[in-house]
Amino acid sequence: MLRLHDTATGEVKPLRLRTPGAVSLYVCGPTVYDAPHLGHGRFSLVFDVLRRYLLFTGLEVTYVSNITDIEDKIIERAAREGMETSDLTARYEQVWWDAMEALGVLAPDEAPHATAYVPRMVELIEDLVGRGAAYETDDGVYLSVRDVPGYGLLAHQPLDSLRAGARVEANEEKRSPLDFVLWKKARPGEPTWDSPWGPGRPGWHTECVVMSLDLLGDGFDLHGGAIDLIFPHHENERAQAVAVGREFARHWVHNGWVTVDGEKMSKSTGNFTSLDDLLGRSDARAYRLLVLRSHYRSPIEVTPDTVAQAEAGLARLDELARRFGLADPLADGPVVAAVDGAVDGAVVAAVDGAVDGAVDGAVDGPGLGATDAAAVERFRSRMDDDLDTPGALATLFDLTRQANAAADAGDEEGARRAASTVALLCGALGLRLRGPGTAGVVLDEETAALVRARDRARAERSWVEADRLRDELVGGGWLVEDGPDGTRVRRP
RNA sequence: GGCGGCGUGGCCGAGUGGUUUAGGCAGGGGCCUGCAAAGCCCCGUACGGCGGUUCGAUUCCGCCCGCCGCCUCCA
Repeated sequence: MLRLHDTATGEVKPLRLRTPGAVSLYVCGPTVYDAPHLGHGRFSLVFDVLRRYLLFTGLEVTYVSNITDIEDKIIERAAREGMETSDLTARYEQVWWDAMEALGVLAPDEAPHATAYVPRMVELIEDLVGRGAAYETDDGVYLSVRDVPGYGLLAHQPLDSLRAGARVEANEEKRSPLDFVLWKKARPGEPTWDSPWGPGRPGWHTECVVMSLDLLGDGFDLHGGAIDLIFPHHENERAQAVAVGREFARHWVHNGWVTVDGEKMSKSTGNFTSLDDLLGRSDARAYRLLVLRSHYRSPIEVTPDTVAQAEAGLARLDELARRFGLADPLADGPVVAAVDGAVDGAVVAAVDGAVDGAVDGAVDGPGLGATDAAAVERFRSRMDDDLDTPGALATLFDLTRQANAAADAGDEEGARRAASTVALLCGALGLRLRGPGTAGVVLDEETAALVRARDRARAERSWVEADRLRDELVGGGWLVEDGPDGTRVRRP
């Protein structure tokens, strides 16, 4: 069973599900007013891996992630660009989904939009006001934080210290500096919705409570996001749910920062901060591997050097896929491999949930062949330990070496089994492998002619000519490899 | 000021009270190869500093130093 760090308790503890066999997961999505940066990429990848791993272990997963399409920054940006907020958000939402696709992140089961939930938010706020938990002022409606039991649970700070740091806003009507806005009364030129308090729009913290509870129900299993959302966003979401008497998330997961030169990433730092930038200059899969190389709660450094290291590791896995002709394990969707306790001590390896009969520790999975059950268990025990992806990768690379070594020693069956296991586990992590089927290397006539000429030269032992032809190919951006079957070229 | 995290071999990055090692990248040596590439084998004896607990600490405790974050919109 998966054990995960819970921000509420600060402990790594077993995931206790509301409904056995099914996981409900809500992850705070983007505010669509600009292109996504590396931090968006990281949290998306972290939760994609979590989701895929839950699926891999045989659980049913409902994944909800919202799109915030009404918010101060959206209004500001739209005004600056002289466009409607809805046009701006439509544009950047598309940019977002394009980026997610490039990263290989599975689309959420539900992606609710804040603007579609305003009436439900108004209902919640009315309920809060009715209970005396919220109050109206000249400019909006606020939640009275001091009346909420356990406020500060996620921040792990006593109310007083939070209060000490709270920004004193111009609004003197707030009963406490920590009270946060649920409804903002309209100011000129802003998009508005009707409410009992007049035209206005919802505050940011309200949408996620309403949407998560609506789509996943009371006491859903996991609520996630990046570490900076802990306070005040998640704290305030929880406060509303508590104040209205509903059971909120059972477990809180937060991922760490992306840093650049050891410091929290910021736009002014320049280099590599935009996700597009990174995806433009390196393989998207390398970023997944880079994210996987660190524990999800640690900060990660994204620099040309760490990216290059991830690319090198990826090349090693791709080379394995090429050597063994491994099919892309994700060609048909998420990989499901095992069912807890299905068969004592056995792991059923199969793609797409086809979990028919287990055999002594290994079984044929469609497209994969026999896999190494013990290795899968090692992988799972690493992952079950608070998603220790670096440890999980270690088993993956161990298997890679084993597969190559076995093949070098002529042990075809052992090699295949290890290689297939690598494919299975890469699938579990959402890492596509680029084997021959997906290499997409179609040689143009000129290149093909050079390769043929080189084969001829080598057959005639004309080494000078062969080397010259290789130089020519390399000059054309090809990586040249001579094997028993002749010269092979590929893109580096 | 309050709260929290981190400091592991050239780089990245897990882990553990002591017996055999994480893993990756880079580097060195070797095998293979016409030469390369890819792959395989071998190699580094690392855990911020000072004390303490212990038969024994990188791993537990204390202090110190350094770095980072949160307490304000933020992925």
